[in-house]
Amino acid sequence: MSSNSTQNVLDKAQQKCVSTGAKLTSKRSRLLELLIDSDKPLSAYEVIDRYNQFSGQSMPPMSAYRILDFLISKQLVHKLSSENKYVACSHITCEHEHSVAQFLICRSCQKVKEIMIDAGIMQGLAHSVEEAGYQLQSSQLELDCLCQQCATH
Amino acid sequence: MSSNSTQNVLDKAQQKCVSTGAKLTSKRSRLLELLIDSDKPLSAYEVIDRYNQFSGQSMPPMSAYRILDFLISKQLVHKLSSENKYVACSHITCEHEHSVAQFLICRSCQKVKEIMIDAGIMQGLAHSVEEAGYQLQSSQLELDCLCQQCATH
DNA sequence: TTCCTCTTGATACACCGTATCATAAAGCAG
DNA sequence: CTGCTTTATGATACGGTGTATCAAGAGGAA
Ligand SMILES: [Zn+2]
Ligand SMILES: [Zn+2]
Ligand SMILES: [Zn+2]
Ligand SMILES: [Zn+2]
Repeated sequence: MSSNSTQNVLDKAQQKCVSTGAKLTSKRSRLLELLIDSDKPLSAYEVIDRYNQFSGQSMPPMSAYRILDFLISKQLVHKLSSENKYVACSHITCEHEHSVAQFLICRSCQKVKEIMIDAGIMQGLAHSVEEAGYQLQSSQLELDCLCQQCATH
Repeated sequence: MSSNSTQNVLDKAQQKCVSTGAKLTSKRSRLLELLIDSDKPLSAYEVIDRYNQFSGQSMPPMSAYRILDFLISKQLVHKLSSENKYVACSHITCEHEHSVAQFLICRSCQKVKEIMIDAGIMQGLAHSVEEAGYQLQSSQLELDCLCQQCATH
């Protein structure tokens, strides 16, 4: 069941897609909705399970992976490569351009927060990497954390 | 075929194990050797394949995972959770205590460098995380990079 | 209509990680 | 040495994950 605000996000996602000539089909929209409404990242198969349960249909894995890849290419969804799970972008309704984000993952409850770490710090990080003879290619960090709620329990 | 320096590292690993009452059995030592001699991280099944090819035996997956877990617990091997691969520690022959390290992973050739990023920068990172209401639990970063060689090609 | 492109379905398969039970080896008391 | 205990390893089997491949449907353009 999608809340009003979820619908707003879906509408905005629809806009972003048409503006780039892409189609947010009903299945794509439904999978995005599942991720938006989830309080934690979902694996591809968890997405499939929820979709099947909701629709009574049976989505083959291949379809889910393709749809997820599509959503990622439109920056509506991010993939957490450390966990091989998917999470809806927190900035779909924002107007600003989406730059690379960092993800704080609670190791206890799996809740994820998408943030943008201060550019100066990321620059320092890149500099440290260069001192070691490497070049930082992506600044999408996935950090092992505790959320506030889990930290106080 | 293990080089002389590989043997030195294995000897040192042996010492570290006995000093904690653990046993670096021949299989454990052999898997560690495979990782030391590899120029890139290996998946568990790659480790198994190489071991089998070398020994003519057939190590079951469970054994490999157990042995890898043992090596990790002794900080002789690190697991790259972003790729689910294993890499030998670069500091086995060092005397200093092993603290949490960061890993630079070349996205082109998969070569990995284990470094320790300046504490000030890591502190800044932790501070940014706290501003978002989370607490950084592990500072083992796995950074998507290009190595010098791949960057110039 | 026909043709083309994009999207989705269906089957099958290879890989990855683990649960479980069984066996072997090593240490140790007597 | 014998027998017991602990640790290390083997063997089987299963469920989860990701992809290759071929097929079918939907939609738009001419
Ligand atoms: Zn985002
Ligand atoms: Zn939490
Ligand atoms: Zn190390
Ligand atoms: Zn490289």
